[in-house]
Amino acid sequence: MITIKEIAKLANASSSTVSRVLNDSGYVSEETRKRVLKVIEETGYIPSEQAKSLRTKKTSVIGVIIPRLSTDTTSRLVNAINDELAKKGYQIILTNTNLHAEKEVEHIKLLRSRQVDGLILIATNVNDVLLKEIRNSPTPIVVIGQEIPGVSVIVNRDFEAAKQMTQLIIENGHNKIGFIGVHETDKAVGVDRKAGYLAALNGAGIPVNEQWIVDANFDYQTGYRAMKQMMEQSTIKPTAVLTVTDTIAIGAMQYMHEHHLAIPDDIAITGMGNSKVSQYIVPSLTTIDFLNEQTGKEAARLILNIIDGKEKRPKKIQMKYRIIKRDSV
Amino acid sequence: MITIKEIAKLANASSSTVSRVLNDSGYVSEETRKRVLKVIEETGYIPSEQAKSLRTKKTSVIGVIIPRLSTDTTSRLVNAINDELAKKGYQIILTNTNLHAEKEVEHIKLLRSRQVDGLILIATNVNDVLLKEIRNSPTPIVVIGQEIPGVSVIVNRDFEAAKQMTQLIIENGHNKIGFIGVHETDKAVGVDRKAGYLAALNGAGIPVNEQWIVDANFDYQTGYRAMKQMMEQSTIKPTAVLTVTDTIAIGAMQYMHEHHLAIPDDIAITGMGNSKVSQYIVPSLTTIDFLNEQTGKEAARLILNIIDGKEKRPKKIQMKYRIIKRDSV
DNA sequence: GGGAATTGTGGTATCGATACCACACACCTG
DNA sequence: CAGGTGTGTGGTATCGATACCACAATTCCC
Repeated sequence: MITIKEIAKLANASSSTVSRVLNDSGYVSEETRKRVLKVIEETGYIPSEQAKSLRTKKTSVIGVIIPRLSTDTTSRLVNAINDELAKKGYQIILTNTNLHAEKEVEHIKLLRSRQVDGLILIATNVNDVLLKEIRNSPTPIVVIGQEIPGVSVIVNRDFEAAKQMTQLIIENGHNKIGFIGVHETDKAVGVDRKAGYLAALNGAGIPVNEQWIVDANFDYQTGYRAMKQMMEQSTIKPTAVLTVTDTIAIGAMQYMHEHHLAIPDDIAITGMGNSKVSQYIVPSLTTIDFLNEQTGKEAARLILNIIDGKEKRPKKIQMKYRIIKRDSV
Repeated sequence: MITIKEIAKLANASSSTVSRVLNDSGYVSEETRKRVLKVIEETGYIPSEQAKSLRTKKTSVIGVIIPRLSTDTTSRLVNAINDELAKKGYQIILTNTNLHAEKEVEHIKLLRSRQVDGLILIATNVNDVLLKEIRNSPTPIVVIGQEIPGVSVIVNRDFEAAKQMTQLIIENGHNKIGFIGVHETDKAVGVDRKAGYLAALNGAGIPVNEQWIVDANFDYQTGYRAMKQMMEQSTIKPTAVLTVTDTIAIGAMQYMHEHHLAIPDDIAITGMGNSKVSQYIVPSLTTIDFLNEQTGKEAARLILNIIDGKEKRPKKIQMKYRIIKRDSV
């Protein structure tokens, strides 16, 4: 690999001068600049970011830790983060915990060893080890999706969104409403959305039926199974089901189709997340748009502001959401 | 940020010794080792990969260039690549061209400046500038998806897959078969799959109807529009449609639903890619599984072999595929 | 018992860039 | 014309790790 010294030699200049040309800093005569640029062009020289950042203490890389890549939500978030950061000359280095929460800390360390300028963590849970790591990290961190006191976070209004969606279902004349959630280790999705559902029932004076409350796990398959479980175990059948993700909803819908339950006439269903496909399935899915693109953008901006010292104190940003009414209710 | 020297001082040893402890190399007495590890533990010291790789000329990072993140195919590929590389202690740095083919070269340079040990490019096209860059790159490159002579590639059997799928449709009694493809700048998907379709028609003695051949662009929306265009412009209507991706197929299916065309009775449809959702829509989609996970795994292995010098000559790997028969045909 | 091999440790150069200082020269300016 | 300012260039230390050598102490083996 060719280095700055060799360029200097070929261009009959010092490495200091070449560095000045590369960074447009300090004084360089037009003549010398041209000579150096010509050599760079001819040799195809690419400066080592490695060496540069060792000296400057800045890598222009942001580490992004995600629970899994294969969902619409994550890929949209990552896309938005990437786009926004790329504008400012940053790149992302991606690591994937594959939903193993215990790996989050390990990944934070891994990324810190790469001297990333900042970290964005799409969190699925909050535990003490993680909390300690985040709090002690000298590297700026922004967390998406879970609220953590004392840490910069970007969160959804999970409780309100779930509550409002449940109210919408109630307004449509339902009072036998099932719920498919996820495990409570996920505070935002597992606890808050469920709380929103319960609050809405409560507000409308509808009693809770435990037989209609089951858990899935962020994929089609467990959505299908959860629906099956709900229908098989309940003595009275629900006429509507609130699910906490579109993926779960689509899995559940397959069960309904298989059992010739008409949607929404026999049973209504809602998702959350506004995945792209939710609009194209039949019937199209009533869901909640959490504005992932904007969330990613905000996260990118926030981390850059923290890095630049413009944001000193932990900041909490609550994203807006939109209910998207379609044909499944 | 704490450095190896400070650890050395605190542990009453030299940085050489600390380095030996960190890398399990050379001789270190059990006593000293413990002392050093204790200090590392207490201080939360994380060695700088930066500095390390400057010296060792190895970053253990692979650059991955993708056209877009939001499709099932890419995210599965990236996931598989990531999993396989993580096993060997590698990380990936991801860049996204957002389907701007002209940015691919720029991204290659960007990643090379980060001294990545290797590159994996999920290619959507092949042009001269790109070709030149790849051929001249001192950094090992593996290309996925497009065949490039003289370069290590992992490709699908696009022609055969499309041909076989078309034959399957013909066997189901159709002879008015439409085709939704993509632009021919994408050799694999745009040219080869179309060629497979045409070859199958030809083999069965079915004449080609240009009105039934339209282009989309890898998303639901253009799939919908392509279907609409096909139906509106054709004098005789097709009874089956072959599409080149699941996403396009699902977009097209929405058009059919809206116009009360029963699938597969009024019109049959097939996708390609075996996206997760293809199994859960109604009717479930007949598609082709290109074994993305395995492709990603192969790509990861191949790049590592090239890096390790085990693979000297450009290698071409053709992936297998499986036709997945479901209810849409 | 003496030379070789093994074990343990530290010192120093180095990777490839930038930061900072020193210095030379030209040109103003009062 | 002395001194300040702006311009252009090079030398050297440095970032934080590893590689490699030197050397001392201990153990081994014929």
